[in-house]
Amino acid sequence: MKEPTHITPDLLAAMQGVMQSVGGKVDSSKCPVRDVMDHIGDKWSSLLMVALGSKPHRFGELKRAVPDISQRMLTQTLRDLQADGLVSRHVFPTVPPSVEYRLTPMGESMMPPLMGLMAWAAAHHAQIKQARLDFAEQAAA
Amino acid sequence: MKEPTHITPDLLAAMQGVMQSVGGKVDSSKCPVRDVMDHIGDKWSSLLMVALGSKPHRFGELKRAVPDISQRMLTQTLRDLQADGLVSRHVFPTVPPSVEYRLTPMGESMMPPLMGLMAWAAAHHAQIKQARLDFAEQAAA
DNA sequence: CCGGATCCAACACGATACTG
DNA sequence: CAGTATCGTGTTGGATCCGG
Repeated sequence: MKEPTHITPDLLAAMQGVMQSVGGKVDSSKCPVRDVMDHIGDKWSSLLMVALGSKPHRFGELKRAVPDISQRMLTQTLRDLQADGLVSRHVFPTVPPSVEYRLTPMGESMMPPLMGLMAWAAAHHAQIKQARLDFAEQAAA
Repeated sequence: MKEPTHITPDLLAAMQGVMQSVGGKVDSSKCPVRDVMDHIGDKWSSLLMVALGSKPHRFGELKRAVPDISQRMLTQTLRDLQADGLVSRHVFPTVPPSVEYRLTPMGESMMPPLMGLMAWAAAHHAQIKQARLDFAEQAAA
């Protein structure tokens, strides 16, 4: 997990307004953007966050909620989210065993901005697809 | 942040729609979330969007703004963003040639939700790093 | 200054089989 | 039910050289 990307003065200036509105402090030694975006930008994290945002899910429920995820990636993505403190895992020693996953408070705090971006994606999906078609056609000229 | 944000009914409604489009079809091109998130979730798109959000940049400026990006990925990511209609490319026939990239109106419309997520990332970066340390230490037991 | 073309290592991801 | 283990592969992305 290497990411030496720094916030250059350029990007820093762009982030100023953001940081102000949040009241946070800029840590220029690392790049928070990539450190977090690389995780939520992987293939399944955001979808699992959305699923868990509606209600806690058991392992099998998640698998049914996101049908085309492989069991391997479901396990791995859940462990990553848990390591980041976004999801908590609760084992019930029943027979057969059942495990429940739910968002932590920090995980819940991520939902509004995440859903904001997803709403944008859903709203502009058609326009983006059209832009891709136009671009491909223009490239053929 | 300080105040644990709760999920509003609006958010829940939005998530319902999202999950419908996720679970129904296996065709990933029809899932707005993945189709768009897979693009902005790649290694450099979001950083370039932030850089271009502050002001138009020339190719070399972008390279200096994001020092760790390779020339190959800068070219490729810019072309993808252009294909999606998020960035426009303007060539000035000077000698030597100069090329300016700037956000399209759709690209600008993406900035608020994108910056919202980045603000969250910046605000919670320290907490996430600590959670990863705790998780690793606990796993060693 | 801007970018294309090629080669190659790393890894994310899927499929499958096995366990407690 | 809830995972782990192993293998194979398509894709990502960095390094480098070349061209207009």
